[in-house]
Amino acid sequence: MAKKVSISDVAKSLGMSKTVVSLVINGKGDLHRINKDTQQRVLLKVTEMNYQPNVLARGFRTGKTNTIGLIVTEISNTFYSKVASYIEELAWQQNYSVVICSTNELVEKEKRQIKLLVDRKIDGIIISSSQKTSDSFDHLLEEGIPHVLIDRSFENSKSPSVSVDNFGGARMAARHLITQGITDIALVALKGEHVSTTRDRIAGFRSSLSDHNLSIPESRIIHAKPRYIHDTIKNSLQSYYYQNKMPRAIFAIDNNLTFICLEYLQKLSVKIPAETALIGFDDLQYFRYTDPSISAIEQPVEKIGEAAFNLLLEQIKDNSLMGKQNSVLLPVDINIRRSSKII
Amino acid sequence: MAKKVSISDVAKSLGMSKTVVSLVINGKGDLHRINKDTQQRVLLKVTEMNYQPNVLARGFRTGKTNTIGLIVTEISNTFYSKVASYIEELAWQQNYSVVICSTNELVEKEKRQIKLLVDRKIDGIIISSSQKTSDSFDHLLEEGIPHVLIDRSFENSKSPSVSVDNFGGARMAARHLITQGITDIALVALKGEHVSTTRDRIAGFRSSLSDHNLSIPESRIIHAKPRYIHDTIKNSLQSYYYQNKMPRAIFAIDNNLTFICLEYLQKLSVKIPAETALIGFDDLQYFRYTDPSISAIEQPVEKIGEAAFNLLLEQIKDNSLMGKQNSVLLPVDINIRRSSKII
DNA sequence: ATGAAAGCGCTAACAG
DNA sequence: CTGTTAGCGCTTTCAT
Repeated sequence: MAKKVSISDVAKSLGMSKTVVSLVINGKGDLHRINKDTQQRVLLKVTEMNYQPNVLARGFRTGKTNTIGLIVTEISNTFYSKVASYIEELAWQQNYSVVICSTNELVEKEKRQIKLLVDRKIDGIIISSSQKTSDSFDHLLEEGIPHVLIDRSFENSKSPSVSVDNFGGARMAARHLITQGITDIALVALKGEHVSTTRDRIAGFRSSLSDHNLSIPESRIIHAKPRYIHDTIKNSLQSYYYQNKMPRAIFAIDNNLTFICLEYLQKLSVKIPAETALIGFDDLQYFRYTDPSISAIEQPVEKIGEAAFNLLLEQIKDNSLMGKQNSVLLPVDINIRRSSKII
Repeated sequence: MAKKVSISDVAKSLGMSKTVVSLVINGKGDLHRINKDTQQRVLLKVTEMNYQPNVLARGFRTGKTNTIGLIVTEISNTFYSKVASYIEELAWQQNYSVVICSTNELVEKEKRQIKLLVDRKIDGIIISSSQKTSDSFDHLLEEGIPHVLIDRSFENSKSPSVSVDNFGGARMAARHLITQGITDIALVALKGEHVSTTRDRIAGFRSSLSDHNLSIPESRIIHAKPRYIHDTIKNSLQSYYYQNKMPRAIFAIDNNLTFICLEYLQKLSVKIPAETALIGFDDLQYFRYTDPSISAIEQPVEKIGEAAFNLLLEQIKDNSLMGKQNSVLLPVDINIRRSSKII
C-alpha cells in the first residue's frame, strides 16, 4: 500500500505553498493570476510525483462529492435499469458517479436512503418515490439539496419531475380496446393509489371508458401488494376463470404486472386475445416476441434519464434554480400487437 | 438549510470532551470503560440535539466509507441488474451503499472507474471485468483494496472470483443438441476470447462436440463487437440464409445475443427449431414465453450476488484474508424449451 | 474514567 | 502574484 503523496508534499518539494498548488490543480490558476510558468511547474510536479488529490478530504472541505444518488423501487426491473444505464452514462461524461438504491416500494427504506445520501453529501438525487406525500422533497428543497423526481411525481410539489403522459397513455390503451368493441375490462395495478403513475394510469383509463359510457366495477380491479404480486394475480385470475367470469380484456399498468398476467393467463390456458385480450403500460423488447406478442404503451426511457439528469445538473450548477424548474412531461406511444388485436 | 450540529456542540452542551462523545457513539464506550451513566447521558443528548455525524469527515479520518463499488459491463442487462439488485439488498442490510458503474465493455472506462472508486476510498469493489489481464486486480491486491471478481475471472490471479460453470453449462447445451442428431452448429459470441466466460463457454461447447468427433468451423463462429451486435448478427444470419447455409442450430453465449438471434431468425422467417434450433447461455424469465420458448442455461443469479458480497465483506472485515480466499464456482442448469427441441 | 490536543488533506480568507 | 493561516468534523494517541 504505497503511501499517498499529499498536496503538502507537492508544495514542499516545489518550495511553494499548498495554496498555489491547490489553486492550480483546481483550474483556478488563471483566475488568481498565477504565473503561467509557475502553473506549468506545478502541473509537472503533480504528474511527476503522481499526486492524487484525496477526494474525501476535498469533499469534506467543499461539501461536494461529484456523486449523485439514484433511488428506484426495483433496480432489476428493466424500466429502471435502463433509466439507470442512461443516467450512469451521462453522469460519467460529466464526471459524476451514481449511487444506486433500490427501495422495494418500502417507504421507510426510501426515507432512510434519502437520509443516507444526504448524510453522504451527494450532490443531488434522482428518485422514483413510493411515498404518499411530498414532505421528504419539500424538505430537500428547504435544505437546498438538488433533486429530481422521475416516473412518479407529486401534486403541489415544487420539486421538478420527469414523467410521461400516463393519463394519455392509458387513454390510448382503453380506446384501443373499446374501438374493438370490448367493454368488460379488468385492470391490474400495484396497490397504492397515491402513486401518481398508478393513479394517472387508472384515471386515464377510466376517463376513456367513461367517454364511451363505460366503467370498471370494483370487482374488475386487481390491486396487488408489492410483495404478493404473483399470488394476487394468480388468485384473481383463477377465481375469474373458475367462476366463468374472465374479463374480455386486461390492462396491466406496468411491465412486470403485464408479464405476470401473460404467465397466468397461459397457465389457465386462456386464449389471448381470443378470450381475453391483454395490453400493458411500459413496453419491453421482449413483448414483441412473446406468444402472443404483447401490446403495450411505450415510454421514452432514454429521454426520461436524459431529462432527469439535465434538470439535476442544472440545479447542482446553479442552486438558485431550485424549486423553479418546470417539470417535464414526455409523450408515450402505443404498440399494438397480437395480444390485444381481436379484429 | 438548518446548520448541522457537530460533535463539539454535543460535547460542549454536555460539558464533556469530544473524545467521550466520539467513543460512545462509536460503541467503544464499554471498551474504554466509560461510565454506563455517562454513556446514557451522551446517547440521550445525541438524540435530543439530533446530532448526525458527518459521514464525510469520518470517512476522511478513518478511510472507511461504508460504500462498495459495483462495476459491470452493462447495468441494463437483466443478468447484471439482477445481480446488482441482490448485492444492493445485502449491502443495505449491512449498512453499505453501492456505487454502480457500467463499462460498456470498454477497458479504458473500466480502468478509470476502478481508479475513481479507489480514489473515493470505497471499502471494496465487485467487478465483472472486460480486461485482458489481471494487472489491475493484482494492483488492488497489492494496495490492499478488497475486491471480488464476478462472472468473469482470470487465471493465475489471486483475486477471488465468483463464477458459474461456464464450461460445463456449454457442454450441456452442446450435448443436448448433439443427442438430437444435430451436427451443424453456429456459435454466437461477443468478440474477445480473453473474456473468461466467452472462452470457457466456447471451449466447453467445443469439448463436447469433439467428444462426438464434431467441430465448429471458423465460418460457423459469429464474433460480434459490443457496439455492432445487431448488425453483425443480422448480417451473418442473412448471409447464411441467402447462401442457403443456415446452420441446423445456434448456440448464443449470453442472454442478449440469444434474444437477438431469435429476432433475426424470425425476421428471416426461419422456422425455429424445425429449420434452425436455438439455445442460449443465461436464462431470462421471458424466454419461457417467447415464440418459440427459448432453451437456455440458467445461472444462479442470486447466489452469485450473495457469494460475491460475502467474499467482499469478509475481506473488508479482515484484510489479512486478501489473496487467500477460495474462488467460488457455481453450478448451472439447463432449461430445455421448444426452440431447441426437435424430437 | 475522562480530557487535551494533534492532525487527516484540503480549501479559502486574508495578508502581504 | 504568492504565502500564511485557520479551520472543516472527526478519531485517536497520550496524558492525567
